[in-house]
Amino acid sequence: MTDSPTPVQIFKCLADETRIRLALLIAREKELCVCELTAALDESQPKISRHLAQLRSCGLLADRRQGQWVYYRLHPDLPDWACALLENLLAASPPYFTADSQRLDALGDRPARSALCNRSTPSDNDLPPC
Amino acid sequence: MTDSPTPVQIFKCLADETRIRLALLIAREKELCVCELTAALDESQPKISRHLAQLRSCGLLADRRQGQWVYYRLHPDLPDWACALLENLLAASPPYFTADSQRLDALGDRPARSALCNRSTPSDNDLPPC
DNA sequence: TCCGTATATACGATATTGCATATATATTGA
DNA sequence: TCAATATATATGCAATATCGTATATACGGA
Repeated sequence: MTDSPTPVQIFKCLADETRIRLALLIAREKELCVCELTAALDESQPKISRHLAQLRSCGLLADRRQGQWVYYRLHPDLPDWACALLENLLAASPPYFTADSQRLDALGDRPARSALCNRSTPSDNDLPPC
Repeated sequence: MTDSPTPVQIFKCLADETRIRLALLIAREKELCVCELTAALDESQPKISRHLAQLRSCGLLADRRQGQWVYYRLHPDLPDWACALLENLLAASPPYFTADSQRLDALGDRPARSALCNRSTPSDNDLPPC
């Protein structure tokens, strides 16, 4: 998967509620590690990991390992229309997104990440979307 | 399916190239009948009909019968984010869309439709998207 | 090197999806 | 009422997707 993902690939990836929830949380937070996502969605770790792998292999997400943790972010080469799609969906704020966000915000002792994406509050977010 | 379609439903519908092709052509043309779509996509009639039924039952398309023909259009209650999605995808103009459009434009003697959507050329389109 | 935490993958079961072919229904005109 | 055209649905099969559980791998610290 070196090329930019096709519309069908993107839609297949998002045709599952778990993966939509992951993508929306990551779109809002810019970068999250697997354990944060597992807690926010309140699902089993293998299930989260499997869906993340799918989002990564279709080109929607990129990952990086920092020490013990693996952080996922939107893929930098995501096509414009796909970025816009996630933005619009975030704005529409489907029900599960609210619940997931609250669980995420309630987490204590989240692992620190590199300076680039470190920020005090989850909503303190002034970077461009992708 | 009386409620507005959920994101998962929309994405499942669009997670198939045939259905993307149908949705994009209809988004551009506002209204097309099954025989026009069958010719434009160059696929079997049952295949087109089945996918149209799926798009309709998820709330993405609406249909009306006019005489012998059944016309499909974007569902008037489609959520804003879904309309924007189709607009953006149209703008990105994936490869198959160009070919389908050309086959459609090359069709002779297309059935006339009601005044609302009748127009001289396919690109003569100044109505709001949804 | 051993342990604990974090993450990824393998496996088998079940469910869903897409297709081709055949057939049914609806409308129009003779 | 019959034939022709347009559209929809049924059936059986192959392919794919999802899940839970179990297990493997990677990293950091003692």
